[in-house]
Parts: sequence; structure tokens; C-alpha cells
Amino acid sequence: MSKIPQIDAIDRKIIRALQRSGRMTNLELAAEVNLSPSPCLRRLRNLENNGAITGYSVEVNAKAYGLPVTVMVRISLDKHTEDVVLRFEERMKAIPEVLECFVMTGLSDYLLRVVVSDLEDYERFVRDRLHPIGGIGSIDTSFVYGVVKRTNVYPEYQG
Amino acid sequence: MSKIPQIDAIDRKIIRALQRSGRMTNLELAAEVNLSPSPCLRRLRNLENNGAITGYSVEVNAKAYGLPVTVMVRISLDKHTEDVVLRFEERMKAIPEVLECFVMTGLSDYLLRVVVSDLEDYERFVRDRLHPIGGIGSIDTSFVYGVVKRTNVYPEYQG
DNA sequence: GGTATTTTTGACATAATATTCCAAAATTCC
DNA sequence: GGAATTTTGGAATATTATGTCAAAAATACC
Repeated sequence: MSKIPQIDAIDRKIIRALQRSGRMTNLELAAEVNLSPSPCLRRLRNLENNGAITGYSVEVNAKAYGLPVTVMVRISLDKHTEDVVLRFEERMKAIPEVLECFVMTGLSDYLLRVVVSDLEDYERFVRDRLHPIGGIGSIDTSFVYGVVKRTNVYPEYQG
Repeated sequence: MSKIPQIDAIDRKIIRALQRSGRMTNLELAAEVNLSPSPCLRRLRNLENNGAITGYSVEVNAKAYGLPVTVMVRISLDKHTEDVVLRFEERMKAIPEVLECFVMTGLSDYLLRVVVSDLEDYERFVRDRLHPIGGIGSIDTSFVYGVVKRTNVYPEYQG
């Protein structure tokens, strides 16, 4: 049972503003949510300490960094004993190319988002990173051809 | 043909540091990459103006915000005429619950990441947002049951 | 291999911003 | 409706960002 921090409409405005522009100054943020700087900063710190805000990050052009290929990988395990599952999930956390790993409903057990520099690099990833884990039943690879939309901004809350 | 900004090892250290902690001060950043503040800030601004860094964002606990359900939706169009494709992609950009929409290789044409408040809300999303678009051949829904890993930090570059 | 040119760096001064404190205002609870 | 609690806004101070410029480093050229 985790505590439920009380979030109100102003907090949501703060969150959405920072999802759009995570490094805006407290003065800009305060103006945007119609507060003066001090209560705005206090609310922000509360959200951070609450666990509502878990961190900040920069958005990077993956190609410019040298990782132009994004791959979505759906993986099923061939058995679901605790040791197989734990081993797999520990490996996921440890592999740097795996940026996201979700447990899914539906046909596949896991959905991974993986970044690599080229096709050859992805082959290496499957051969040297995935296969050695063991217990994997199937791997279904889909490459990202294009990005239609990518945003961090949540929809306005319809309370 | 897009220009390729020249990124070196220090720039990549800056990027990785900010992917971990996107709101660190320039002083902290400079210390982390072993530069003094002024060249560090100049490099950062260059990365921003280059297009290597495209923005900043806050990481939010979706449940605390009121959107506890994340859905991955794979969608195929029933035909691929220009008007059907354009209409679909324009709608994707306009629907606030769709945070990501990728064009994919493989069986499905698109992969969406959608956030909603509950199952009923997702039903509404499919009925009122997706179906009215038209031209959709198949919708395959998978719910995110758990998050094994979620990071923004790219792997160290193996140049 | 050495010199000239270009680029990058680091220190300092100034401007902008964050942070803290406290009294006033607003809200909530009986 | 009044008391207690919470939230707010303004002012003072500390911290940080920004711009300038000379020195150092890297690069190119001969």
C-alpha cells in the first residue's frame, strides 16, 4: 500500500508545464501557473519529495548521439519459474542498450525498447546479450521506421 | 540531407549526465565532465542549438497524476493510400492520450503508447478516438502490467 | 618539426534566479 | 461564524547563469 499524495489542479499545471519544458526557471513556471515564485517552488519541491515527480531528463536526438536505430522487441519466456523470470529481469536492468522493459498482457511477456547503432549492432545484441540469458521462448523484432509523435505531456486531467 | 553536428566524448558525457539528472546546475555538470563552468555551458548551448538536444522534461509518476493505465496499441491500416495514412497520422498527433506513435516494420504498421485512467477510459479511447478515424484494419491491445526498467540514459558510445 | 591559425578553455564581473523567512490572506473544520 | 490550519506573496540573501577576454591547447600548414 503506497501513500497517495494529494495532487490538485495547480500541481497538474506545474507537471504539464515541466513535461513540456523541464528546465524552465521557477519564475517562468510561477507565471505560467499563476502563482508567485515562492509557493510555486514549494509545490514543486513537495511533488519531488512526494514521489509524484521522480526526476528530470534531457531529450536527445538519438541519431546525433550515434544511436540511429530503435528496435521494439517482444519476448516470451519458455517457462515462468521464478528463477527464469528473475534472471531475465535482472539482465534487462543490466543491459545498457535496453532503455525500457515492460511486462505485458497479451501474447508476449515483455516489450523492450532497444537502441543500437546499426543492424549489425542489433545482431550482436541478440546473440551476445539476449541468447545467453536462457529461458527465452521467442523473440519478435520490429524496427522503428519513423516517429509520428513523441511527447511527455500528459493529457489534461478530467477529474 | 541534414547536417551532422560533430559530437565528441565530452558532449556525450554532458548528454548522459543530463539524461540521468536533467535539472542539475551548470556548476554540477561542469564538475562531472571535468570542465570549468563557462566552456561547459557553451557546449551545452551548442548541443541545444545543434539539434542534438531537443528539449528537457520531467519524469512523472503516472499513477500520482491520475493516469495509472498504460496501453501499447498495435494498429494496421486496411489500405495505405496517402489520404488514409495522412489522416491517421494527423489524428495521432492531435489525440492527447497518445504519447507516442511509431511507424514500425513487421506485422503492424504503428505502435502507440497510450495513457488512460482505467479500462473504461480505454474503451472510450478506442470507440471515440480511434474508430472514427476510419481506415483502420486491426487493433491489437496490450496493457502494461509492470515496469522492469525505464531509463533515458543512452549506453556509452562505442566509437 | 616548427610556426601560424583556429579553437577551446578558465577566471572574473555582472545579471538573473533560487531559496529562506515571515506576516497576511485564504481555506478548512468544528 | 469563529478558530485552527494551510497556503500565499514580498523582501533579503545565497546561489547560479551569463558574457567578456586573455591564455592555453589543438590543428593546420609549410
